Amino acid sequence: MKKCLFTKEQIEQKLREAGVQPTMQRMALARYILCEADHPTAEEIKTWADKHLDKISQATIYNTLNVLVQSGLIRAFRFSHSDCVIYDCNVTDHFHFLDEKSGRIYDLHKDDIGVNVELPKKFKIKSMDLIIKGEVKG
Amino acid sequence: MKKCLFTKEQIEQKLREAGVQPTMQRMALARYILCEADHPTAEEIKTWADKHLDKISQATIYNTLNVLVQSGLIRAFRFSHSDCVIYDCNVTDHFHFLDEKSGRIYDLHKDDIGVNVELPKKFKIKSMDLIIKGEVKG
DNA sequence: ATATTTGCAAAGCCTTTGCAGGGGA
DNA sequence: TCCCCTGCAAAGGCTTTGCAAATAT
Repeated sequence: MKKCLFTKEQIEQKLREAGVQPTMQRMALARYILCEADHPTAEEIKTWADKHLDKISQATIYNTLNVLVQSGLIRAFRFSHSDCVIYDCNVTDHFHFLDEKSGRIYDLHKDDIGVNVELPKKFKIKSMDLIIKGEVKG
Repeated sequence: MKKCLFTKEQIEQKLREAGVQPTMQRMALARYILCEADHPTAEEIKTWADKHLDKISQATIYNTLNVLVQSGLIRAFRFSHSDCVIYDCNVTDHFHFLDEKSGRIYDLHKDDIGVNVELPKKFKIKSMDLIIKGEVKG
């Protein structure tokens, strides 16, 4: 499922709106994550960048990812099963399904899942991370 | 809330039953995690061990924790907010509440939470990790 | 006697940081 | 001009590993 939702100009504008100076590296990585990648790790992003960009350092990858996360354009999280951070272009409230065979991560829309939490009143809920693990047939 | 559920003899038997040779270090750490600690990190376990045990190396801590996890006596997981692994003496199905102020983790019993997942049939669910983040008043 | 386990130190992985050079506003 | 960004290399945090000495069965 290719996403390819945004033109370069739209990416540039998104960066500006987020208060991030739209440098070449940032636009390229943002576009990759928002339009092409599927829950990539920093390593996958570096691999892609080495293939498609002129030259970019590991440090810039990490710096850029942190900038994008802090600006709210993407999200970062890590799963128990993995040592590294995974970046997600979906910044809406949603959950994840991990196919333990392939390692692939699927987004789950909140509407597909009913979570009813009943806790003593002193627990004030701000957010939830739900990761469902299993297998995808077919 | 002190737990202190098991005598040394019981810990030893648990290790044996799990197929783990009950050495001094393993018994001590297992007892600490099962009876005293509250979702400790490896670092906290090391700190405790340095205070209460004769001498134990970092490597033995990690090796022992891995042995205990693999034998099923404890569980390991990591939260998105933290860089390190957290060990849990509760090996039953349950969820977690993270108090973002204090960093403390509370166990949530499955009965307190209703999770209804409706997914296409090709998704075979094996397990779920649910982490609720928020704040605990009082 | 033989197989495990421990301790030490060194290495590993992923990520961050310091600093000098370069590019955009 | 001036500030921010990039790249390099080195360091950082957490965890694992190799190997010899110690321990358990």
